[in-house]
Amino acid sequence: MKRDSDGREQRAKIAPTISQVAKISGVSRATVSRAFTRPGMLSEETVRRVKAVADKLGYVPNQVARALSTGRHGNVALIVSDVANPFFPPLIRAAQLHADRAGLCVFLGNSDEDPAREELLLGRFIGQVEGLVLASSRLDEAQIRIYAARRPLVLINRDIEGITRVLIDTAPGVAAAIAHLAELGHRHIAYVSGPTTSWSNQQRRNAVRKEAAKRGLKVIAIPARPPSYDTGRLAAAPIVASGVTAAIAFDDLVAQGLLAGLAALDVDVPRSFSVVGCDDVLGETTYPQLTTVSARCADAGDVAVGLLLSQMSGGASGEIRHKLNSHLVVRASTGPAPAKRKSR
Amino acid sequence: MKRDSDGREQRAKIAPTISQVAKISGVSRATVSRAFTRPGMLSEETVRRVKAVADKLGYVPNQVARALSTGRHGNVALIVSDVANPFFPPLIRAAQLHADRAGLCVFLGNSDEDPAREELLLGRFIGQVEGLVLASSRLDEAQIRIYAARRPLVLINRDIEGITRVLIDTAPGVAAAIAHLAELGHRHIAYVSGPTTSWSNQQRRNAVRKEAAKRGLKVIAIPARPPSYDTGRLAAAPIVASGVTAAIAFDDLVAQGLLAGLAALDVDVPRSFSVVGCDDVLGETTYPQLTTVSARCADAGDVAVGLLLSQMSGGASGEIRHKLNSHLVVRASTGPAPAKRKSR
DNA sequence: CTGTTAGCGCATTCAC
DNA sequence: GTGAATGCGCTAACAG
Repeated sequence: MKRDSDGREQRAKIAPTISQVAKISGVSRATVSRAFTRPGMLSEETVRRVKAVADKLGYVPNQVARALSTGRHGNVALIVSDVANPFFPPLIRAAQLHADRAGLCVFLGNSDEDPAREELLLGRFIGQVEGLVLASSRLDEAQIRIYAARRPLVLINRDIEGITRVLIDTAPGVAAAIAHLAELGHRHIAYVSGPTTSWSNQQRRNAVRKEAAKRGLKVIAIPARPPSYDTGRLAAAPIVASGVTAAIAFDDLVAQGLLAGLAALDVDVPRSFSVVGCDDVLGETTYPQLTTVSARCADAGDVAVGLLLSQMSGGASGEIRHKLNSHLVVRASTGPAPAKRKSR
Repeated sequence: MKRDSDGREQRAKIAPTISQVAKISGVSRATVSRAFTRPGMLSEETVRRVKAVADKLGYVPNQVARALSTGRHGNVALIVSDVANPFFPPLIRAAQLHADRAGLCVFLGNSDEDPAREELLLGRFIGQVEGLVLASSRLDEAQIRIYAARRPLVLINRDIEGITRVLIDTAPGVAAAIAHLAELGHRHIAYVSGPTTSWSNQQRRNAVRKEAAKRGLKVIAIPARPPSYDTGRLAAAPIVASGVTAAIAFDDLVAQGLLAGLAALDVDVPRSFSVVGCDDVLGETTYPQLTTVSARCADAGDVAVGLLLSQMSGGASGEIRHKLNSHLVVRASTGPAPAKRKSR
């Protein structure tokens, strides 16, 4: 086919091809190709000459053509449920870094917690990546399996049998948080819950229930959906109305909102109410500084890409379920239960 | 060339090609191609039959091959200086959204404020995108021009003549902030400065100087580099030591750190010291809530992609310098100058 | 070391 | 409406 107005190069001057370089430098196209891909195979002299011509012409190998020929292009995709949630940026950063070191480019997708959008993105990516990682996917298990059958795929915080996944196991940290609250004398606490379809939420909720039961604490659930500063803030009223003396939130953002909501209600933290977050992504930037469950989200991104790489290179065919540990970080938002009820 | 172990499809079963679909459905490859790209050109019957076969085989057009043939693939790149800086996530999100609506996939690059890394990323992206946007680029002007010559490119918060750019003009907001502080009786203030090579920093710094001069305020500069919560926190000591009564920070993150540093020094904000941030990306999540210059960072991402699109489609060849406005948002971190010096 | 020969998978002129 | 032929730009066998 002949295309006059070449779409390949948006600029006025169209990109020179390997053939032109070959002709001018008086060698074959194969030689030009080699000069760029395996210079070691050629005499230094030829390499130098070819590269000189290439430079002069402004030639640079067409990566699309190369990809078609080799079947490899080194692109992967990362889809997250909400770029703006502070949980993700560190994860994205770590994933990028690892991918970079491996020479890969990464497509980023933001599903905004919407399964339909997530699938749209997936559809667009799947055909042009060598692998992908889905962080906090909200997609059907069936859908995920379909894509996983086409390309190496690793999940973060989603537990689907047969698919490689890295799970941030917040159960230990959450259990420690409950223990911490119990020791401080709290007997009634609230769990401020996140997205129903979130694996993390289910896991945290269960961990709260289990440990609370073990220690004889009563726990109620108050939703904050979608998880955000605002929904956390709004949860403050029903929480104080419920009479609990402490709350553990789905994530740090919700906890931070809760802190603000409590302040607005003139509830003093930690003197008359204790708050625990989850993820440890806000660091010490809240006021008061947040006691939280550290979740190592950056590691998750790093590990996920590592797993993806090994899967892409054919290795590690067996099912992998990588768990990341968590622990409690005690800061200033938790304190002894206020002396009213049966708080000791 | 013959490749046995096909790299194109990492899974066991290699992807079916247009030829197989053609053979099985008893039509030519051209027809199969048309069934996917311009079904209107074919009889409904044929389209149906071809698609049925394709489905059964799990055929899906190879996007790389298609890209090589058409010269278009719909990929763009976005490079930011620090994903983890709260300024960027909203910008990224907005850029993504706009790109999505246009059917484009976006590569994300994170330079971590390092020009070398930025160039590495650029080199990897440039050959496989139709356009790119550089947010807060730290690259040489010369380098940027080279890449801009190869592909449509738009800059965010970087002012290079001849290259399309969107600039968040914080000068008005900063001026308003200075006016605000002046009205509150402050006479000596500090500017907590960011990256030397940052256009935003230069712009803010100049705006501070100019407006301060106009109102007869004295201003000193204290660095916080790289701009972060921690460097902001560390700036607290030199700032109080300097005797100023208010500070305006390069960005919200630095301001938040400063807030924490001041609290640690037992300096009460806003009673004995006032703090102003910039960008308004922390919203009301700081304590005390931050008075800041709202910078509409999400709009920047949206507009940048819009400009890129029009540039990619050949239009808008003229130089565009899009300015985004800013304004002061007064919250709780600013108050009357403490009554000691000549604060009235 | 280097040239020749064949495709990679698809989209697109033409004819029919 | 549909098929046959051609080429996108590059890489990889195979000779020499």
